[in-house]
Amino acid sequence: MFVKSAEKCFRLVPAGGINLDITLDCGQAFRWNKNGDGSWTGVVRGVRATVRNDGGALLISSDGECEEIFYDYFDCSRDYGDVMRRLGNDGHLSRAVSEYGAVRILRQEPWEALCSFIISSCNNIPRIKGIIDRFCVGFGENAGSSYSFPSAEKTASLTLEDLSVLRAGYRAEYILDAAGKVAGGEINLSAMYGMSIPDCERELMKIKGVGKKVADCTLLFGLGHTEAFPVDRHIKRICEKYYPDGLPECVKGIEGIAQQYMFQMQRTGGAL
DNA sequence: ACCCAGGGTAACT
DNA sequence: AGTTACCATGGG
Repeated sequence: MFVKSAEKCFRLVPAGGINLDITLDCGQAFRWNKNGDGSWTGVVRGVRATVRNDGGALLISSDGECEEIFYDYFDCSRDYGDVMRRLGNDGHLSRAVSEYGAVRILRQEPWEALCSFIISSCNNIPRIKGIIDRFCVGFGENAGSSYSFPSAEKTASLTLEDLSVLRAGYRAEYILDAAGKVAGGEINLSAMYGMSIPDCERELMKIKGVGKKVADCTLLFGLGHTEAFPVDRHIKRICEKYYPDGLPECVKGIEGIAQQYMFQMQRTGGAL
């Protein structure tokens, strides 16, 4: 098979800019790797792409005509100037915003986000990436130079023994349970675009290994529900310390974006 | 060798 | 309702 689709290059301008390094390496997506020249290579909806900063814009080279895919993926229509202005009304968040700029929430595919954050439980980011990489190489579809994220249908056809190559530990059975319920129609991820957060959470938590935190990550990173607010051990600590009486009014509707700034601060040892 | 990791579950008080 | 052991694995 020597047919290789033509490499296409195009430019996108995300409203309000983008901090590419942090956006692709802040623990929301796990299939991006940085190249020696500062660009990033990853796979989005089965399409491999290399992305670099070009001022406030993105320069993307990918296989085939798929500008729409990346325009959507980087949530280019959302004005992060607005977002950052709003978050800036809070003293702690304003420091994070001025330090990091536009940390965008990516619009990943719902199934990929669900599966990735099932794997994330009690795990560290480098190992999460390793498990996901073995999952894609082992069971994704080969499109020349890259592998797609395995579909729920494909995953549902696998066994625990098949998944042993992932070395995912106790999470393997959770992956199979999620795949069965999604592929079988018991859980309809697409329907969740138009559902409330509590209703979505209730549905997702029917899956073994999915609690509130993993459900909220799925909603935020996979379905674009920016009002979802995943609370992991770090965010919990930050909330207890800085927001004992609840989140500030200025984050209403974009709690998930605020959460990402908090997480990044905590991760890099910065003080809010 | 040791500690910890973007949790969840079940079995306890 | 709140605590605790346990889950499997390996990165740092």
